[in-house]
Amino acid sequence: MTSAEQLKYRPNALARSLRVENTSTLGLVIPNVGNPFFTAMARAVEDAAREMGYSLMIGNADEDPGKESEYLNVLMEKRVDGLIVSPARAISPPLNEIARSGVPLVFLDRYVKGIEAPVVRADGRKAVDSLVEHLVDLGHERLAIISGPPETVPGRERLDAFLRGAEDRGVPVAEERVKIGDFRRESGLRAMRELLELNESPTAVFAANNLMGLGALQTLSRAGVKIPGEISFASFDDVSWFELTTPSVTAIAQPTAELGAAAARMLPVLMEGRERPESVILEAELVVRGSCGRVGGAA
Amino acid sequence: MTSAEQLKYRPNALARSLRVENTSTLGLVIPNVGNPFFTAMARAVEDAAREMGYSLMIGNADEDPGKESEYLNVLMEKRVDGLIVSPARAISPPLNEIARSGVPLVFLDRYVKGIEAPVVRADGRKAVDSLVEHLVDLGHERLAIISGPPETVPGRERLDAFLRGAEDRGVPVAEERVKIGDFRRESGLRAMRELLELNESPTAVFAANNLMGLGALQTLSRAGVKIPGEISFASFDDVSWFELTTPSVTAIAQPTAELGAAAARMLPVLMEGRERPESVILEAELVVRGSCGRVGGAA
DNA sequence: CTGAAAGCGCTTACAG
DNA sequence: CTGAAAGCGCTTACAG
Repeated sequence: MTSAEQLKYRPNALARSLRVENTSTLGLVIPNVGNPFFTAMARAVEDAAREMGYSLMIGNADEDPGKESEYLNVLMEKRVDGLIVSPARAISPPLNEIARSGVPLVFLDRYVKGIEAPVVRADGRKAVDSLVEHLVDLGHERLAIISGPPETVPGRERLDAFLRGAEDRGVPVAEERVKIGDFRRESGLRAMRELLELNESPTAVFAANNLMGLGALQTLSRAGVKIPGEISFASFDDVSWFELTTPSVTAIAQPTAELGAAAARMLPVLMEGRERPESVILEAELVVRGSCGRVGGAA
Repeated sequence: MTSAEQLKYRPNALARSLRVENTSTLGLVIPNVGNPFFTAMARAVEDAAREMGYSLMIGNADEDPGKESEYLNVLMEKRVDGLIVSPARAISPPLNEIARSGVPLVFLDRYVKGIEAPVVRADGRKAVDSLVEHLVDLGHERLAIISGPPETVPGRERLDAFLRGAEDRGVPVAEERVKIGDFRRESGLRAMRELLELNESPTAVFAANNLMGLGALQTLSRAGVKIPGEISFASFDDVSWFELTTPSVTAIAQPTAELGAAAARMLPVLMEGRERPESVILEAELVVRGSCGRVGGAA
């Protein structure tokens, strides 16, 4: 038995990192740990990181740019070798500094303009358009959307695709039926309540992410509204329990694990610094289940 | 503008920590990030840590003792100031070393015997007993359980409470209706399938955690089994969508956020080393919804 | 091939 | 009060 084993010696990673000038640690900042989409993605990032010999430090911004900045600062001070971030909102001072400091950076799901870094995300436009088509085929004319913040790329993209798809098919979405949420459950719950109180309430509602979808479903459930008899409903993001509700929920699925893994694997190539990796844009996909029905149809 | 601002100077936390011999970082090792119970708890830990001026490094063991050990080693080498762990299974070599190294350690939810460290968890026995009573009141005699691993404390506790409650009320659980899962979805799915194939299939099934509950519900849904008409169902752990299914799911709720916060706040007092903090045991609570019905009753 | 020294970037105790 | 020096625990380049 060596003395190291005897004394339960553990090398001090702090000292080592200080000397070799790398930490074998990657940083990941996500907007919301309460969102299964991001935790699933974090898991995939973590798995890929482990495979490549890196540990992962995760920061949860809670959709709050202030918290996000704090985490970015901490991760930089802890000298992570690379950073994956899904920015809550717009550009922030630390993000700016990171970009110009040359620390390897990749955006995941969300990104901000004006910073040159590869992006890994799913393009939801086609899938949203397919959803609108599906709804129009079922005879819906009074469409509504519970949108995410338009200042985020996915928020803006899903909103635009929905509005445009409806417009193109001759059933433009009235302004009062466009509700802007913040990607969190509460906002979906409230938005759905407002939609139900409209004089001309919608016959079909699309929630632009899973959490707002959950909130919207809670409102519908509490109000005793029949799906799809009285209102058809669909949500962006697929979650395992969408197939368990009655009826099961029509949703748009993102290739979550692939996104996380792709982002993680991009970091080492960024570190080597020889080639600029290309952005990776995958497709989201409409999964038709039972929550959208013919307009005015029976439950 | 100082030169530090100009050059976007960032203090090197590695160097600082090496010198001051603390990292202002706490470590948390959870058995499964795919489990909303643990992510909710992680969130609470993180919030409390932030409030006290600590960052948090999270490790996900994936119910795998090997991964858990890896993470414990990494966290120790990175010299976290304290450690919260929810061990996947039994005692492991790194856990042992940590305990005798004097690094502040608290167990959260799960714990292992033979290591002296305070425990923060919810006691599920009363709630499970209330559930059995509820089921017996509804006339059920063929009860089944999808249990977690009996070598974990919560797994063993819930199993024992269920078996004992049934026995005490004169409706002992037949051995073939005791299925042992691993707290993951797949195992719940499989266990429920096996239960349905029994000659004398159960009239009421209890899943010992949320993920196995989800899996069990998926099997029931795919098999077209009516709840509670054909089978009554309840699950340990409450999750937000249990109230959205039709019928909504009777479940046992844990005070998740309180548990996480209590564990985090215990660490600084452990560090000061003056007092040994007491373990914190909170109560889980039965939330009766619609998924358990009178035996043989209509859907 | 082996072993002593230098240095990573901080903080703190100490000399001036 | 200010400023130079020592030292945290490693790794690596270098002298012997």
